[in-house]
Amino acid sequence: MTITIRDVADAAGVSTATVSRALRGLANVDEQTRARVQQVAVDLDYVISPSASRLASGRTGSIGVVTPYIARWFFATVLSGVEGVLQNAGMDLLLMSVSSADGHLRLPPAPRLRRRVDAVLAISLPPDDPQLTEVLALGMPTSLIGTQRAGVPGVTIDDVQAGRMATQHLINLGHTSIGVIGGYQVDALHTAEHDRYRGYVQAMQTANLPVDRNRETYGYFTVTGGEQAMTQLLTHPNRPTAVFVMSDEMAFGAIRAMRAHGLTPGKDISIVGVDNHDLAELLDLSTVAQPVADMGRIAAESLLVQLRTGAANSGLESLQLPTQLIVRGSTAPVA
Amino acid sequence: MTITIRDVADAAGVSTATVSRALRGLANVDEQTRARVQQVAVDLDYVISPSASRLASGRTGSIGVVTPYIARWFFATVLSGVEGVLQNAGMDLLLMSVSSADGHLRLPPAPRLRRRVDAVLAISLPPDDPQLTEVLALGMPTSLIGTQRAGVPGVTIDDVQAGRMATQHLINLGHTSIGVIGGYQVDALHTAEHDRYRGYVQAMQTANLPVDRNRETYGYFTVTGGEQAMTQLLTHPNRPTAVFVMSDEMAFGAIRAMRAHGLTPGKDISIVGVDNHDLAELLDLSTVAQPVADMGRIAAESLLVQLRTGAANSGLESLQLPTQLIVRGSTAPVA
DNA sequence: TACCCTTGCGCAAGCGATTACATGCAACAA
DNA sequence: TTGTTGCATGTAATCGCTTGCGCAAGGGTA
Repeated sequence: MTITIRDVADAAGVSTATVSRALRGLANVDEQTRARVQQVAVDLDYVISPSASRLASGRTGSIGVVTPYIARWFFATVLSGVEGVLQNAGMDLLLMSVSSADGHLRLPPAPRLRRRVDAVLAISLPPDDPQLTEVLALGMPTSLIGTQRAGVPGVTIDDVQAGRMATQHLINLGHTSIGVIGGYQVDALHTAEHDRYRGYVQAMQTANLPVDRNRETYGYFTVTGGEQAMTQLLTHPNRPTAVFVMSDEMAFGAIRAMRAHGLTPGKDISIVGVDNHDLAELLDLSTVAQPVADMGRIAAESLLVQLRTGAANSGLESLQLPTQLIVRGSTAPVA
Repeated sequence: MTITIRDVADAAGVSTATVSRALRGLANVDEQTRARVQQVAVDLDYVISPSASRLASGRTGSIGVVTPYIARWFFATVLSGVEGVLQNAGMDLLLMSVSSADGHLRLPPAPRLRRRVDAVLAISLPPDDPQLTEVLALGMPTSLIGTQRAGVPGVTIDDVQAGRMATQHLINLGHTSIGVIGGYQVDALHTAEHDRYRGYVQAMQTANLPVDRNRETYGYFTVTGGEQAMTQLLTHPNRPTAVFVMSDEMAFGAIRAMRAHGLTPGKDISIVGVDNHDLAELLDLSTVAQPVADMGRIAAESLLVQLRTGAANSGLESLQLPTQLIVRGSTAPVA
C-alpha cells in the first residue's frame, strides 16, 4: 500500500542505504545514481516516513515554539516570522502555549517537549520562570525571544534605549511631568519591562526631572490593564501631562480611559507606546517600533544555525535589534 | 543513557508489552501491575519515544493546522482555541501556513502533511482552493473552520444571518442608502463573504431598498483594504449614509478613511462590522460578534471525536455557531 | 470431572528508516 | 606487478515501540 524506501530501492536497482543517501543529498553517491533514485522516488510518489527517520536518526526535524499567548498581537506576529523561516528550512513547528501570569492553566512544557523536538524557541518567557528553567534543563538548543537570560542566546530589542527614546521624545516636547504605565509591579517586571523602565529613569534623570513613583501604575499587559492603569493616573491629584506606556495595547487602553474622561490624546495628555502594533497608526499613537516579525525570523534562523553546527553556541549570544521612534498624533508639545 | 520501555519493563519485572499496555491505559492489565509499572516509569523518569510509538502504531498523535495567516486577529484567535483543546488531548499541533491571496509564497501543504499528522484543521481556506483539494485527497479526517465545503465537516457562523443582522440593524436605524465593503470582487468571494453579502441583499430586498452595485467596494481583507474601499465610497457622488463592512479590521480602515475626510463614524456615516475584534470596543465599532475562539475549540474537539470513532464522519457535517449584534457608537439613526 | 471463557501476560514480528562497517573496483604510485 | 587510496555501494544491526497470537491459570457451568 504505502510505498517505502524498499520499493524505491528495488525499482532503482540499488540498496535502501543508497536511496537514503541519494535522497538526502549526502556525498559519496554517484550523480547518475542519485538522479535515477530521485526520478524513481518521484514516479512512485514516495514520501519518507518521518517516524522511521526520526527513530533511526534520533533527530526529530521539528522545533518547539513555547509561548504564553497565541492570540495576542506580539506573540502571533513573532510566531508568524518564526513559521516562515522554519517552513523554508523544512522543519516542523510544534506549537505549545504555556501557563502565563493571567492564569490560563496549561501543562508544564518541558515534559511535552522531551523527545519530540530538536530545539526550542521561547517567546517572552520571564527569565526566571521555572518553566523556562525546566525547558533549558532539557539540554537542547534553545533561543529566547523578547527576554534575556544569561547563557542563553536570544533576540530582543534594546529595551533600555526604547524606554529612553520614548521618554526623551516626551521631554523634547517640553513635558516635565511624565507618568509611566507598565505591565506588572515594578519588582516583578520581566527584563524587557524593567529595562524600559530603566530607560525612562535614565532619560528623566539626564533631564533633571523628578521620577515620581506616584505617577507609575501597573496593570495587566492588555488593553484593559492599560485602561485601568490610566484611569488610576487620571484620578490622581498630581496628574502627568504625558505618559510613557510600555506597550501599544496598554496604550490603547490608556487612550480609551482618556476618552472616557473626555480627554484627547496629544491634546490633553501625550501618550507614547512601544511596539508599533498594527493598529497603532489607526489610533494615531506615537510609539517606539520594534521589528517583531524580524525578531521571530532571526531567532529561528539562529536556532537553525545552532542545530547545524552542532550544539555549539552559534556565536550569537544575544542580539539586539534596532528600534525606531514613530511620532504620531498622540504626542504633542506641552500646552 | 536515555531510558527505554525495556528498562521500565525490567525494573517492573514485566514484559515491554505489558508496560506499553499499562502506560496507555489499555484493558486487560491487572490494576496492581499497572500501578507498579506507572510508579516505576515515574521513578525512572521514563518518557515514551514518540517516534518509535508512531512508527509502530502508524498514528502520529499530531494534527496539522493549515492557515493562510498566523498574525491576523481572526486566525490567531482560532488557533488559540484549537491549541487549548489539542493540548488537553495530548495531541501535537503542527502549524503550517499556506500561500494566500495576498501573495505570500509558501510550499503546498499537502506533501508537507503526508505521514506526519493524523488529521487536518483548515482555517478559512476557500472551498475551491486547489490546496484544500489536495489536502482532502490525502484522505485523512479534516475539519474546516470559517468555510464550508460539501462533504467536509466544518464549523462556521451563519454568515447569511450575520449579513442580514448587520444590514437590518442599519435599516432599523432608518438608513436607506446602505453601502457594502467586502474583501474581494463579488464573484471571487469565499463562501463566508458571499453569504454575508447574500444576507445584506436579503435584508435590503425585504425592506424594499435598492441594492446599488455602485455602493459596493472590495479591497484586501485588511485595515488598509478597508481604508481604500471606504475612500472610494466616500468620493462616490451617491455617498451612502451607512456601510456594512464584512470584517472589523476592514471597518477599522473604513473608520480611518472617514476621519481622514473629517467624518465621524455614527454621526456622519454609520459603520457596522463583523467579528467583534478585540479592539472593536475600543474603537466603538458596532459589529456582529462571532465566537472565534469557540470555532477553533469546537472544530478541534470534533476532529478528535472523528479520530477516536474511526474515520467515521462524526455526525457533525457542518455546524453553525450563533452570532450576536453588538451595538456601539459607530451606528446611529440616520440624520 | 470435563469443558469453556475470561483475564493477564509474554513472545516476537514488525514498523521504515539510518549508519557503521565491509566490500569491490578503479586509479595511481612505486 | 603490487600495494594504496578513495569512491560508490551494499549488508545488516539498530532505533524503541505496538500488537497479533499463544498460553496458563482461575472460575463458571453442565
